[in-house]
Amino acid sequence: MPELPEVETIARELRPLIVGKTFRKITLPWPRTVEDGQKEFQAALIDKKITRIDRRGKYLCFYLEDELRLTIHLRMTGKLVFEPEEKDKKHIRVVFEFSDRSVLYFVDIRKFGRMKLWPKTEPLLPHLGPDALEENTVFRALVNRESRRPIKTLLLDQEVLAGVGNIYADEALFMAGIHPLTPALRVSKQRLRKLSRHLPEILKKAIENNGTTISDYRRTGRLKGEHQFFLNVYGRTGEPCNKCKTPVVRICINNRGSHFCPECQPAPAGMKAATKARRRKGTPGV
DNA sequence: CCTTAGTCCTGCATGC
DNA sequence: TGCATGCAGGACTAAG
Repeated sequence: MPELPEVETIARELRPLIVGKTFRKITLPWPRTVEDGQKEFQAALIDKKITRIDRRGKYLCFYLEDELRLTIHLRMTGKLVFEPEEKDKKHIRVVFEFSDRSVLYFVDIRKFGRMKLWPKTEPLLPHLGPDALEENTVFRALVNRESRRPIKTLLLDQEVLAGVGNIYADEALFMAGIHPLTPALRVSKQRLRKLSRHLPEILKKAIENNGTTISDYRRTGRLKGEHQFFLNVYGRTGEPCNKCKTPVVRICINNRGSHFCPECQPAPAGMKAATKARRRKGTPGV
């Protein structure tokens, strides 16, 4: 699923391909992809030129003429491609045709992806926290937050930090040696500092590797990312920890799979029973 | 303040 | 082979 590194990869690849192009025609095979009305969406975009492409958190931001902006969230299975594969064709949700007759397709198997227009009077993505790409930003976002919520829940909260999803939250907590269920206010300053160093480092490394392809994520040229070969815990349930060989454990936090090494990321005191319960609930049969 | 469960979705793995 | 079940999860919402 596209998180910050995957969306950044796509933004970088898309930029030289479509900045400067003008929308000629837009068709919506599945109109609910756009949060605005179908007619308004089409009318607003036609004949507008793309002046800039950016990313904020997990959102792609297209800046257009007349200070109009278009955000695209790929959610789990969304991708933007010029040459859809045969099996993609029944999942095409939006078709952008440009004035030079080139065509960009939004393909999204699970229909969770969303697009939204932002008129110039509206602040862009107001509920989004700062990008998790700098150590000091991450530290400031997490420290002095007197929350008893699990640290992993905070990392996934886009209002606290933008761009972190399930994969990189698990990976960063592993590198920092923090159990994902540790209440945020019980994580020491030293550990928070360590987490704040590792999280941006992991995200940047993943960008260098063009993102992580577990199943559906594809780059704009349909290529896979390569960061999946560098994961320490995500998706490695039962496999030996890369540091200590203890089998990686999977529990459920916020109805989401959480992977960690019980040896390198010890549970805080009084949390063993809760971990066991979540484990049963999260992975029946494993 | 917080957590939990439900919603949206389809492909795929599993079990009988 | 085929059919049913349940799981994956980002963001949002409602209920407790």
